[in-house]
Amino acid sequence: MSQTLKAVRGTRDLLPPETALWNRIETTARQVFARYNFGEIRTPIFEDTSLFARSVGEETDIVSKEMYTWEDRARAQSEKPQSLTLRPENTAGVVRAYIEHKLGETGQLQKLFYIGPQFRRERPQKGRYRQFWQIGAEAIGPPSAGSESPLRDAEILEMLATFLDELGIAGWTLELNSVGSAADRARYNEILRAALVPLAPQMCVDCQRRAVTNPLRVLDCKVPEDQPIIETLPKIGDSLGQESIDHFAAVTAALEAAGVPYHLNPRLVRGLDYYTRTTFEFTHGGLGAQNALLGGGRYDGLSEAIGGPKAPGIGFAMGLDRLVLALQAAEAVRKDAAPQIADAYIAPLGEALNAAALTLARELRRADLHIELGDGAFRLKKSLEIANKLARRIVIVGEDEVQSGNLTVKNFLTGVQTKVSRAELTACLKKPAREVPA
RNA sequence: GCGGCAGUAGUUCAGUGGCAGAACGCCUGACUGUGGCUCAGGAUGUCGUGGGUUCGAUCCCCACCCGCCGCCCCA
Repeated sequence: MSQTLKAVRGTRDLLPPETALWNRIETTARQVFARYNFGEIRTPIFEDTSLFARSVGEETDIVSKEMYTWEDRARAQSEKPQSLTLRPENTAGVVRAYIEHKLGETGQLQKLFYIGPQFRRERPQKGRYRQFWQIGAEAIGPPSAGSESPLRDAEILEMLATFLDELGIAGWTLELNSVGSAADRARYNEILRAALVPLAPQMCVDCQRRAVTNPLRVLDCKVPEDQPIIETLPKIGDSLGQESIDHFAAVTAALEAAGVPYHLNPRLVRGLDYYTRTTFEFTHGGLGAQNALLGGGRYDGLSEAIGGPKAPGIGFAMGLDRLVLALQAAEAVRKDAAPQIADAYIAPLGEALNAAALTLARELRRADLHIELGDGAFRLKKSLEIANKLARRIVIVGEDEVQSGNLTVKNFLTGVQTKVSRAELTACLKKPAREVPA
């Protein structure tokens, strides 16, 4: 095994039949998003490193230790070397494209979705890979286009609830919070830091460190002994300015009116620096430690942070790998797990009839039938054994059939065998195998 | 990045310091143009990789690789 090449750590091959499930999820996303009038965007898989440093945040774990970054060397006098990075998420790329193509000049709210691989150098685990797939969407635009409206937040959350329901993922929970404006957050950070000064020495070593470096992270601590202390800490909700409070109240009111259940989680703080005001996660049991199916939030200052115009927005990213796991855990997908069954298996009897069999297969496939083509070198017995596994019917192409123009068709479900003229063959194969004798 | 558990046939897994195993799947035949059920037979493989201990290692020891669980973080 040492000499054979393997997929590198944290990456994997997706094979049938599982890929059918991936396709179903992507198709459902495209259908649901289309109803909300989102259009697809595809951005490059690598970007200038500084894009992520300035958006996601220099001090976040993602940027400080998880990115695949390399120095792209100059290949000509006219080129300059440049630090490039495989994208660890897609929001930064979308906003960069929004700025670069001056989409704000349209005056319209831009509603964009993407599907693609992302890269983070984390320790692999179930539901956590170094190349992983995200489906995400962003609603971004100038304030005059309504990009700051709480209705946009509620609409996106409602869309996500609809998507998960239509996909058949039962038992999701929407965790919702507001982290306030950038100013609210800075104020809260100082309040928290001050409150932690007398408390931190009683907490776990990680919290003692966080209390100094990043007080917000203390709220994420999972050590049981620390929980009572965390309960006593000031809540971010108490540090929000009136504008943020009103905005969040409008989001929750719209969700309640629409009947989208949510769970307020004042301790939900997300690990990307660009989030402001509304933040959320949809979680699912049965995913182990990686229980977040998707996450997102508002990023009202992101465009300006990377040199663009004022362009508030809100978006999310779903972990496609985790949606697959959640669906499999729900066992809602036995159908997709079954191998594909063709409408018919064509069995030429003898290699001399291979060409005739291909001709017939071409005709039937152009009539939109799913056809498995056998091989004249197989004995009929072997053809039947294979056909029984792969197809609903077998069409035998032997000397007799070619001369008479009547093909032998056998229905594996009923076991009935008949002769069918070439003219009637397509119609015959399109009939459900269960309902007719042959 | 830290702590822990595992790696044996295509798959799921037994097993032992002395010839490498089961089930399912696969192949051949009984049956020259008739499958499923049955019966008879067959092949599964560098026992993750490299080193060490030993007369002898798939087994014991070390390192590495990879996966999984927890932490961290996140989707």
